[in-house]
Amino acid sequence: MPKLRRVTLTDVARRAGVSVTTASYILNGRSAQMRISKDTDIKVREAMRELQYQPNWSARTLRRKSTQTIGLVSDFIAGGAFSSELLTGANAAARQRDHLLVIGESQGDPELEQLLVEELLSRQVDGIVYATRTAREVEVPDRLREVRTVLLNCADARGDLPAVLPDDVQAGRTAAEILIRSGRDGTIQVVGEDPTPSATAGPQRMTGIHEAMHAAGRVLGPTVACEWDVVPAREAMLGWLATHEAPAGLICLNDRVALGTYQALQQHGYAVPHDVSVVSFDGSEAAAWLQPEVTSLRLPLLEMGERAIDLLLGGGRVKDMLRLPLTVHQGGSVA
Amino acid sequence: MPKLRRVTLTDVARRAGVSVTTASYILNGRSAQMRISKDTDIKVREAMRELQYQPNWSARTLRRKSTQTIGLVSDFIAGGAFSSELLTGANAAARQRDHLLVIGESQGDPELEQLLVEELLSRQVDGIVYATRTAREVEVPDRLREVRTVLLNCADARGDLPAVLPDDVQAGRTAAEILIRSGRDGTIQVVGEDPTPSATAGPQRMTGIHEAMHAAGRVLGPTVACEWDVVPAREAMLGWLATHEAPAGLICLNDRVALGTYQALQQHGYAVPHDVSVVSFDGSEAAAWLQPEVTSLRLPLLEMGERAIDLLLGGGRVKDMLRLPLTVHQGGSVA
DNA sequence: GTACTGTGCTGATTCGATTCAGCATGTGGT
DNA sequence: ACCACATGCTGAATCGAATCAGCACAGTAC
Repeated sequence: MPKLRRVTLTDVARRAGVSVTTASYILNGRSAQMRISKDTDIKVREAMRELQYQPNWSARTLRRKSTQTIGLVSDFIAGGAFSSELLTGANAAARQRDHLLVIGESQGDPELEQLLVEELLSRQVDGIVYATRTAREVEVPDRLREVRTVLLNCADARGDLPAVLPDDVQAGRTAAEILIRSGRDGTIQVVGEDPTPSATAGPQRMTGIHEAMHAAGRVLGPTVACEWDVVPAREAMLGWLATHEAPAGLICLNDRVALGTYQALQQHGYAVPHDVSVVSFDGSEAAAWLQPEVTSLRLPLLEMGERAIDLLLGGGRVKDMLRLPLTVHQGGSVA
Repeated sequence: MPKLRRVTLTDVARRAGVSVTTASYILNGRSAQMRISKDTDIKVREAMRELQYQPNWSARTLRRKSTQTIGLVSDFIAGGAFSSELLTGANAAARQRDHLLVIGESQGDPELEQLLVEELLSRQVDGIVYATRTAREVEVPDRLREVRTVLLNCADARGDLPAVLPDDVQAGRTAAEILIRSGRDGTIQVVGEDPTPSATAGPQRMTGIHEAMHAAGRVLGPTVACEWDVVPAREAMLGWLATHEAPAGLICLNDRVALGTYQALQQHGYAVPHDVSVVSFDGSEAAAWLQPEVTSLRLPLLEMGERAIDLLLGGGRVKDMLRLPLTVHQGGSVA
């Protein structure tokens, strides 16, 4: 296989019998503006096709200063299918605007994060999306304040950078309302409140829950605290049930907590939804695995990814903060 | 905010009182080879630091012809946390070799896939990793045969391209052996065989299972067929148990199938592992959610991602086909 | 015939780093 | 005093496209 020299614009120009300048104008669709005749335009385009010309991307960006590339830095890109859905959304939106995504994963290491940001910037990405696996407040590397940046699934501690987040307060309200409206009168309790939350999802969902309860003139039962995962939730719930009756309604602060809760309820012989109604958050795959499927408030992850890119490229103004609603994913877990 | 001109190598050189050439040599760590004095070296490095110099990446690659960038095309990057772990591995390995990953997700659309490949190539990526969510044989876009390409989690139908895959045959063998060695004598059955597999994982795991059974002089019981997901597995298994006793050992072809199987067993009052021993494949998060945790053969996804990059950059030869072993993730599901 | 306007194109420079070929200077040998 | 050789550095060309300033020519206006 003879390693041919790449075809350059000069080759195209020579072949079409015009100057490189002319070829360049045509390449960039400025023929009208530059008063290039129809004939020449066609000739050059043909030459490009014949030679299979591909513009050299480095040369182009060296002059243009725009790389048609967006950097995405995240703490974890693999995280229970979560952040990868953010990625999918962002990627699709980027493509629609003729951009590609370059990704960096910091594994939660601030030093690596700093390094990745520098590296992305040195590649002159057109902007950076700074994403986190779990919704929280973040202190971003200073450099990000000097360039186009949008936060995804997190908020700037200083409140300066535009951000896209799920509307967890609203979701909390909705979750509680679902149970309230189900008509049962018994106690409603929450499973999963974290005593020392670094994430914002928990507290915000709690706020919403309290609001809805208050509005309905009802009082929330005691909360069962645990880490947001299956095993901790199961154990916490088993602990609770060892000394208490199950309440009429349970709000699990995410789907993994719901999974553990289901297991505990089952061990104690309670049936969902007959004995206990359950609602949950996230709307992950796991929600559909339960029997009966748990009614869960689905995070609009795909859409969040998309909107972040839109903000970034569409000129989101500083301090824009987009809160996207969670949607109800109906299961059979509410009586 | 005064928009300052970017710091270039010329600025650094001027500040250090040397030529751009010298600065460039130092930047590229060739001081020794180029006989640059210790003093000068230090002076220039200091200037770089003081000015916060960042090499312009486009300019650099324009000359060097290497973009230090790898393209990754995948059908689905978000897929049950799976492929995103491949991504994490690939990303980490790329970083270690001073490369970044540009990603493209085709959503399974061959036309989009073609387009993405072209786009990545026009950006002169140093190579392309072609990944799939589920292990299978693929027909790749022709252009990939002309450039450095490594397949990840899939195999070239023509057998020409280097590939990294899980060793599912070996895993099948191991899974069966675990049950055989557990000492129980009853029947062993498989759950999840797909009648029309597009993926290779199923058939290969079956091959391994048959091999091990045969070697042990035992015969596999009838297979319960179903799609590889929780609900289909649950229903298939419920169907089976409606008319049969549960076997002594069950091999679930993946963790989601195991989840559904557990549910069915439980409904029929069988206890794991007391009545039935269960082994499974994938070693996903879901395996750890079961009670008791299911013993599962873990896909080395992270490592696969890493090895793909290593092959790509380290000069994997055509026809290299790396089969990485699955490791046993011990649960409590085997008596 | 001169002035003016519009049309269609091009030469030369630029972006920022890499790299080849070479130029001073010093040092040692004879 | 002359050559050989090492040391330490630099000027200028180069990568491929984008772009500014301007040139030649044709047509119209007076």
